Amino acid sequence: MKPVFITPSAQPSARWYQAFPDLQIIPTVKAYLTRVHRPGDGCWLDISPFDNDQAQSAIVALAAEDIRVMVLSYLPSEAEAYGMLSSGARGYCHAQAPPSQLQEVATAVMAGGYWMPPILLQRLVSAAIRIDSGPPIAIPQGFESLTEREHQVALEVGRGANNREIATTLAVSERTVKAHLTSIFDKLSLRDRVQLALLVNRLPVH
Amino acid sequence: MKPVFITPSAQPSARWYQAFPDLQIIPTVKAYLTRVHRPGDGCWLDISPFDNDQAQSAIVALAAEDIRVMVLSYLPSEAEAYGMLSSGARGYCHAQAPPSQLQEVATAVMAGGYWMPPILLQRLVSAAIRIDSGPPIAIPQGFESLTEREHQVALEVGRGANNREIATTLAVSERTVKAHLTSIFDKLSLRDRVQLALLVNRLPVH
DNA sequence: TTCCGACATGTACCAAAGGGCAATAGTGAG
DNA sequence: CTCACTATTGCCCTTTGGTACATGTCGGAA
Repeated sequence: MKPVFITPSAQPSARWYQAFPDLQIIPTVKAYLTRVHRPGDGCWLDISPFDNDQAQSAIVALAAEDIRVMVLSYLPSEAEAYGMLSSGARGYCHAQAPPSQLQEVATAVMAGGYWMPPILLQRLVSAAIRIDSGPPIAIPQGFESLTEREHQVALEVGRGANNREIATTLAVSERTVKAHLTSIFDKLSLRDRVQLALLVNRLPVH
Repeated sequence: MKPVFITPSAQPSARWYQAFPDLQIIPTVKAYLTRVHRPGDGCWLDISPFDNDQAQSAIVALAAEDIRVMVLSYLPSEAEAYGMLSSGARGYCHAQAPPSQLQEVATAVMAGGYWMPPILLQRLVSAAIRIDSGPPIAIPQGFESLTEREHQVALEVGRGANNREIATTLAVSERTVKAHLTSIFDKLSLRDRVQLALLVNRLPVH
């Protein structure tokens, strides 16, 4: 699949062509969305013609279609990066980044990952740590009290499996799965599998 | 280059082998570091034998050699993820993640990117940007097709509420809640409330 | 050997979830 | 005004989920 760049510029950067000789230019987001595209596709978005709000709207619209958006900025900044990423962008880099870096970004993002300048990620993480360090996170107490089998069942529930599927996966009867679940609910003081699924994924429950 | 897993376990997860049939096992970090390795190499680190500090020291030691560390945790948590990433890890995922996800992580990281569960990145960005504050629910793909009421029901399910509770919260009958749920499942192609709960929280479903 | 915990299952039973059918109502576009 | 969509709810039925009570195996600790 050809790399797609959404940019109004008739004369796109030479670096882009160096990175992706077969790239395709689309002038607007609207044109891109009316064109053939599928969930999981990736696209580059040149945000230079937009202000911050317009850019974020564009990303949201693309992300809604499950398009992986890689943002190209001519004036990258930390604040801008956070804005773009929080709107759903998966990549953020300088529009004039070296071709090899552009290729890196594309590879990482198309593999399901994210890409941002390393320094940014570092700052992001340390910021989050500062913010997070105060309030103690509700840690799933007692998870280690589960037996191996119960642990396996819990993980399956955390992925959305129903009893029949778990039984098949673990090669036991549905009755056995139920027994493990009852034991898990008891040990972790949970009400039902929905709460378990959330807990397994470290999410707050009601 | 063969994928390297640093783990003391003599019987590593079958999923790892499914993802990387030619993987290599190294029992300790020390053994890895005395072995041939080059800057830019990647390695998987099973942190189950370590406590938090030991794990971070190990990552720092590896990162100092410019090794790209991908952390495998059997009990992933937000706090742990931040700790590992801030120590220099480039990837962080569940040790029992599906093989396809492990491959994704490897591809993203070896391309110079980072990989962490989408929900984490989202929260990370939110935290940094200080938009966080409580229920930061911007909704994933497909949710725009939901009506306002369906949206409310979906959010409640995402917090682990059962039908009775949702009915009380929204001041309608349980039957109405069920009707909304049926409509939601239909629109989003979901099977049951567990899958909905996961989707609302941007987690992968089965 | 005996006792215990983890694991596995069966029969029942009750509760919750999910859905088909149908009716009533409000709202906004054409 | 009519049509489409949404919201709400009742009746009723099926499928799942979750528990209670019991039985049986197996391996390790006392």
